[in-house]
Amino acid sequence: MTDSSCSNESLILYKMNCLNKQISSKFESCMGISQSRHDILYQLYQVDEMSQTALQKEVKIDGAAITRHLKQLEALGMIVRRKDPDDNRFTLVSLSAHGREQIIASQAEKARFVTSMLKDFNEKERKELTDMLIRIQQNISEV
Amino acid sequence: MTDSSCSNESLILYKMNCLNKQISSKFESCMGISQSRHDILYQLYQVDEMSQTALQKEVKIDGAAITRHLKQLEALGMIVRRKDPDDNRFTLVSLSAHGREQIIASQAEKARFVTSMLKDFNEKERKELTDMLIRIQQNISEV
DNA sequence: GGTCAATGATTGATGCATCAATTAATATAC
DNA sequence: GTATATTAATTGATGCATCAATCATTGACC
Repeated sequence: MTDSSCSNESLILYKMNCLNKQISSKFESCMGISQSRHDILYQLYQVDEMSQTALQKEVKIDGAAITRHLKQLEALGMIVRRKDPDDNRFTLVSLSAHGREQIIASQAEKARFVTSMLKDFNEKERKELTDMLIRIQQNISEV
Repeated sequence: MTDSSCSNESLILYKMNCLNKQISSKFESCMGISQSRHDILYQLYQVDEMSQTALQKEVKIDGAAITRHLKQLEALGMIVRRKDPDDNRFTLVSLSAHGREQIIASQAEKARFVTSMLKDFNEKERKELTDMLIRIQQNISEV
């Protein structure tokens, strides 16, 4: 492997990190909530109710952070938590009516955001990018 | 824009965020230091000496974090800081001999990491990915 | 030379992710 | 039935990024 090739790979690593910080920042400016919080709410939007553990697995955020986010969202009246009657260890989470309205209302803004982010990417390129991201994820999971 | 197209764009957003978390975590496991800290040290490795402000601009990390990282690195004997004799506002930073040895020694491990991360990506694909990342960055900067 | 504006570095406050430890509940083994 | 192992959620500690505020220094202007 030549130096230029190594540098290009390192550059990819650097750019991904850097880009992600920019995306996060811009996302929060546009949406008014962080990416993680949006991911949590969006996941809840897609189901009627789910356990905290399942949620944590879906959005890939550590349980401690999940607990803290949910606590705040509950205080804001965005979600409702209750014990699972079949197993008291589980806490079931769902969007409140208010929370559901909010997440629905935010979808247009989000669509605008991602459309801007991928401006000038045709369908083929979007497919390729997705494919690459999946492959990298696979590679990383094997490190 | 159809729903499936919107979903795919959102999926790209989600995957990038998620992937970045995984990369960061694995990077730190493999290298023993965080990506940000490595970026700082690597940038210093490429120059003889530079100001904190220049460093902050190069690695795109906020000044407060730069100060804190450098303070710790100085305490570890990895870097040296001194006032710029031409302008007392500036602090000049350089790698210590020890720090330089360390960063040089870490390059092999880093090369292995990025090679694994991009396993099975040929030259063309790596070029495409870089290109896409640059384009997204451009798009994001215009949001 | 004096005043005000701009700049660099630092400190404080806050948000938030991770890992470790802990408690309570359930599952498993005997 | 009892003891132990496992699991879910929470709390504590830590790392670290950002923004705001502050202080010291320099630049611009009169």
